[in-house]
Amino acid sequence: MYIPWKYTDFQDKATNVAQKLLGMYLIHRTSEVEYIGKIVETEAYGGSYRGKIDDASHAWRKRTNRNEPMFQNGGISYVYLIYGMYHCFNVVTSLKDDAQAVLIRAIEPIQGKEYMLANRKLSIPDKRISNGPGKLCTAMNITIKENSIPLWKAPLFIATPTNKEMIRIVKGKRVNISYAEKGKYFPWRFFIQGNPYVSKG
DNA sequence: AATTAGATTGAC
DNA sequence: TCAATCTAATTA
Repeated sequence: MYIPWKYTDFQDKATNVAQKLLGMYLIHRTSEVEYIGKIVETEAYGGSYRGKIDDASHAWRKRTNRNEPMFQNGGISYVYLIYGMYHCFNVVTSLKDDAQAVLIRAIEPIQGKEYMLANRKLSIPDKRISNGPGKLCTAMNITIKENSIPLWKAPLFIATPTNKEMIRIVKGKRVNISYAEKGKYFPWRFFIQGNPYVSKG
């Protein structure tokens, strides 16, 4: 069982929401199945850290067609295609015109595992099914069609599991942003300590 | 109009 | 270590 997040739950700094999202459910209802993944790894983007602008954020320089969802009120999705082949799913946070978002980097499959396995073209169920931002999108069938839609109601939403257990949060530097001279040092990656589905990073 | 590079992944 | 694959963003 789970309780969907409210509209206002998303309207906070990305660094806060990124940590609140750990242990929460990401749910995608399709005509075939209801996918549920427990969020185990996140990264915050946008805003600033110790007076330094996050130059790793897509919204750093300017507002463009692609990053437009990041400038909207928190609570919608921001999905984009990376390297021409993979999708990345973000939760937009904060308020309108303050571009902040949380990249979901890994989930632990809770429901719809057989479908996830098929989507990933794997035969053996192990952590490789969803231990990366592109992998979880493939597993849960999240594509550009799910870009810029509300995340507090079906078909794609965040929910608090009623049986949520205690977790220990580990913080570190974000992955694959070495081009960002300032941002690469920000400790804005968060994951659940000991969870096997966390990406290699 | 042409070029560049990317919030990744999987194969070698 | 490196190719796949393609589009948004940048440069001319």
